Amino acid sequence: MEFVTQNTDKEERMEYPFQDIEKKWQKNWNDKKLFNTLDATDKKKYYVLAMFPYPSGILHCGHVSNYSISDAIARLKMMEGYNVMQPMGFDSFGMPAENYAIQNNSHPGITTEDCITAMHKQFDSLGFGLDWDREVSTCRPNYYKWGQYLFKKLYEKGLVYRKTSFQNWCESCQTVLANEQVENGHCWRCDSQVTQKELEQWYFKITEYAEELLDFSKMLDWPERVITMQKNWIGKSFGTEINFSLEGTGEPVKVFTTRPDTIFGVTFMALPPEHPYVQRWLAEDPENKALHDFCHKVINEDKIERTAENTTKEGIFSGRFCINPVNGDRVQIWVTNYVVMDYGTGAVMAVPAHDQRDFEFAKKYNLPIKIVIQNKEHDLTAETMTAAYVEPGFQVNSAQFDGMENEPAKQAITDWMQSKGMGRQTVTYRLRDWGVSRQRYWGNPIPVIYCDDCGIVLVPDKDLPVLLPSNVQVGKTTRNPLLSVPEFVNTTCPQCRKAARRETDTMDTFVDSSWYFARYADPKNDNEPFNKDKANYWLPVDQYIGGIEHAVMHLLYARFIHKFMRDLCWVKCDEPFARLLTQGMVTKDGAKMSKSKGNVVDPKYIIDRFGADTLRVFLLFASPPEKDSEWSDDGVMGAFRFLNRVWRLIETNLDALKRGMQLNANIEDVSPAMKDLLFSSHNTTKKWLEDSIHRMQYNTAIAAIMEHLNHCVAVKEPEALNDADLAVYAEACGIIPQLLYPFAPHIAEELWQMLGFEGMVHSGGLPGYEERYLVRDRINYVIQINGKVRGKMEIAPDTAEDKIRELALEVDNVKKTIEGKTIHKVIVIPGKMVSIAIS
RNA sequence: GCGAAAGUGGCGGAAUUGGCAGACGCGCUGGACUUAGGAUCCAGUAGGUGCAAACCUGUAGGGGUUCAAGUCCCCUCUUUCGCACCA
Repeated sequence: MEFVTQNTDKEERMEYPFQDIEKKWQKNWNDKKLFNTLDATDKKKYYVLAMFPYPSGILHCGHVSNYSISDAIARLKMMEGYNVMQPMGFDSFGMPAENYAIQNNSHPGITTEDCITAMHKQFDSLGFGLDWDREVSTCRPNYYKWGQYLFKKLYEKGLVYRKTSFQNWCESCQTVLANEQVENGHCWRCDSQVTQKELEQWYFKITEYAEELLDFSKMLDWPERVITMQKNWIGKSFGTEINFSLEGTGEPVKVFTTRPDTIFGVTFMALPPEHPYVQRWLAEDPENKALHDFCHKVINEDKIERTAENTTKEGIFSGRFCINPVNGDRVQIWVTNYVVMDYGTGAVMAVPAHDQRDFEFAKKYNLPIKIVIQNKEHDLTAETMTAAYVEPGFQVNSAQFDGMENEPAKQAITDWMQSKGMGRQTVTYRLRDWGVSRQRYWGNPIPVIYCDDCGIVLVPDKDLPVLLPSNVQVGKTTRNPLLSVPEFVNTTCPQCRKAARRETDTMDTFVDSSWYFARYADPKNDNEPFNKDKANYWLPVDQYIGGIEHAVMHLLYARFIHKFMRDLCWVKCDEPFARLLTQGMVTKDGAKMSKSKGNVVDPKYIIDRFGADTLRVFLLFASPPEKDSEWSDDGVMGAFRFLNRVWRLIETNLDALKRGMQLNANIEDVSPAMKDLLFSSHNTTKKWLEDSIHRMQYNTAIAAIMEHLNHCVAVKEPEALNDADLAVYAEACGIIPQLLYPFAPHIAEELWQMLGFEGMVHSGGLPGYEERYLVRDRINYVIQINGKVRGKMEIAPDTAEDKIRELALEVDNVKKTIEGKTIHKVIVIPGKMVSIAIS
């Protein structure tokens, strides 16, 4: 179903005037600078941040959903009296802008600014409480200057280095990708196949922080899922480094193993073709064609393909041997495709009896299998095994360790080797350093100059930022675009003044987004990245909100850079994001909205026809924030009907309500029906507080308002109520604007004003409830017999337990059911139920 | 393969601590009002049997603990996500 465009006949349709209301309050908030937050260091702060968008030009429903959540939180915190900051900006460097510019023969700088303007307008039309005075856009020189400064600081602290190696290469994006940015062998952004290419590039030593990045204790509330993903990614494993030595030269060959207990079972050594020793043997032995061919083949194989699990293990005997330090065994060295150079020490001691990969390899090439861990039955034999034995067992063929259980033997053997200088206990991580060079134009230039005499020279602070030139012919070449700008490339060496060249790679855009949350604290600072006091007032972000797709990449990089900034004493806290909410995406027809699937809903359409409040209520009501939610045109109508019902309730009864608010209810005079409504007011408020503030489950908070609204609407002819009843009624309707405010702020402000309350809704504080109104005269008890509901009764709350038991057995249907049966047990759950067990 | 999360009406979802399963919304059915609307109001809506009272079945499937299980335990299946020759 498609919505027809603008309906002008509002009166007749009895729709509330959402357009006027939304425009009015957006202007009002703006005029009052309600969301332009001051750095009021004497006030308790609350920093709400939703991940900033890439300026694609249109906000889609996923964005709206995301920012509706953060705005709800921000407004709730405003009601609570916090000094709330909710900034917004744009992650505006990156490939899409560059590609778009190539296609349309324009310039990414221009298209990006146009997109930002367009999106800014859309943000305004949604009425989010954003502090635009703090806007940050990563492609603007006043921002990226400090990214370059940060790069220099990292370099000065020895956390940046250059390395040539095989890199993940995306042909379609024409650039290198970090390991985190490769998903199942495909590019995280464009999904095309990733290949390997040898390149020299810049790395950040994120591995220096690996240990600290594993400490999640400073996170108050991070989803376990995200923590697990990061832990897996960092991949810490404890083990032992063992020094084998090359036969002949005696040079060390270090291996890393998590199974030192199997050291006596080593029957060969496995090295990757990239291993320096292998490379040396190739050079020394140009005649060994078989070895050359094999190494050449494996090195040029796709790395992703090569490390896939189902790839067959292959190898070739190198002709060399090494010596096992524990027993002097002479061990063949094989060059294989299943060992990778960049994990551990890049060398594996192969124990076919107790490692499945080694087992398969040994079977294929007829290498010996030596059992050193026996099972309980002691019936393992090398001849009869069909798979490696990896279960716990007892040491055999292991010299003085024979008979020990293998688990304690790990430590014993490691200790013994350590004392003999054969090895040492060590820790290895799966995490690799972060490759940050990108061979693209639309990114932050790396502030480095290459001088023939002086080598790598950093651009001096006074020359920052290295401005990204605008006269670049994008898309004219497959080479790095900045290479084609001579006036950019050619410069003079800051040290010796001779001609020199600039670095033409730009930084990964994840660098830009790794510190923006701190820049929001002081976005206009031209003298430093940000003022420390301001940053320390605002940081950490109290509530961060974003998609699960950033669980590893962005969130790990940002934590790393934040810790680095802490080590520079720029910030004090250890973690940038105290609480994290990973919101679900908005799907349509069960799939993520995307242009290619043709299932995109343009929020503008909904806002024009039903209003921003309706859209926000719909999105928040659809499901809990962290779950995906399915778009539904009918659901939007439901939200719209709800707001119309609220509007009608208050507008049509406005006189009575205003009168009722002046009255004091004497509880004695309130009729039973109105006592129920009084209960609803306080009970709803209680549930609303619990759901919205404590549980952050806005769908049920909204459901509670709807339920309460149904109770209010059920009151007919309120103007005819007596004073006590009218006072109760006025209170019941009067709390609705506050309850609605975080989710539908425009209509909430309008109703608040209509009802004659002072100031704006948030200044009224959080709504409160009184326990005394939650006490009921009569309580509903359910009577269960053998677990089935067989009766109900209404009794006074202070009824004694014996009496309750007695009454329950008197209920008609209960009497009938227990007739002629033996009662074993009667359990009373105070305030709830009576449970009877019969035979 | 390893790890994690999830599975509830026609649909989105609720049930917060083991205590009336299906709140709330959508959709649907019937009715009212009509200036015929994507409006409003009333009633109904898990499935089944029944005139009704009421009864039976039911939270992926199977077992268990308990007076009481969507919730706790064991097994199986399915889906989603993450990791995956990591030594």
